[in-house]
Amino acid sequence: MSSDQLSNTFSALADPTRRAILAKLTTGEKTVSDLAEPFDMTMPAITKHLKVLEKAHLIERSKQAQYRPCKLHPEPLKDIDEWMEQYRQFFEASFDRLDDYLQQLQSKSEDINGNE
Amino acid sequence: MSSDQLSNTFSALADPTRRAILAKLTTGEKTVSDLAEPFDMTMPAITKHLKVLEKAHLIERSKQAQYRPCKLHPEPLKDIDEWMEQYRQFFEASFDRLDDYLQQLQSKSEDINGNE
DNA sequence: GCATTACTTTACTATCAGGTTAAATAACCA
DNA sequence: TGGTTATTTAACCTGATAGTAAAGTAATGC
Repeated sequence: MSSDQLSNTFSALADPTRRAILAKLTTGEKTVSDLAEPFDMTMPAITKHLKVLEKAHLIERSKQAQYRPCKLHPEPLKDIDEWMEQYRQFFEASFDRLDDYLQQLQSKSEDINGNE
Repeated sequence: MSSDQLSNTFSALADPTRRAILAKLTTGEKTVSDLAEPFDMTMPAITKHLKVLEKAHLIERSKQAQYRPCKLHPEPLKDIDEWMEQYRQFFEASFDRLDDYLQQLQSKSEDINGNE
């Protein structure tokens, strides 16, 4: 179940360790040890997290000597951003405020001009 | 583990049934039966999904006679949108194209001027 | 060739997630 | 009061997740 791409992406992001890994990758390619360094966790745990991120296509891996560097592959985040679009009108404060503002203007001009 | 708010929100969204429930709530308050209707799933399963959404503060519930209507509470989506901000530069096509364009300009000027 | 470094795989454990059926609760309505 | 409708709770099953320790692989470099 929940094997669709969007579910996979959300699921991969639902873990603070994995989000921290992605954040670290915004500064460029990193080795597994680089990524593991801040966490109080064994290497196999990190390997697993990387597998989850890879399966969700949020990272790409390569080989350089004995290293297997990771780099950010942000496209799935774009899909989330697009999914979010349908909700943006419900949570965007600036939009709400603009809307309120426009409605205020509207009612003021009605007061002044006596429009219907 | 992963008890932080953002993880909770991502986790709640990592299920197509729950995303469909949220989508349906964009058109207004709905009863549990309304929400359950499109799914090939028993009521207890829906109750559980609603509990997950409620725990993630993505919905709010009330009481009206024997109904317990649900309404969208989109604020946590705003948090995701804000989290996304740090990645937007990596996936926004317009930015990428601008970046490509600047790099092209750069390499052209290198060709012409013989810069290192 | 052999130790070291950098990982991954395997096997195992514990907990959580998503579903079920059956029973419980709670408000309406005749 | 007692039946019907709406929803939840309880108990259970199954499979996935997140971690571990220990062994395996693979490239580097003396």
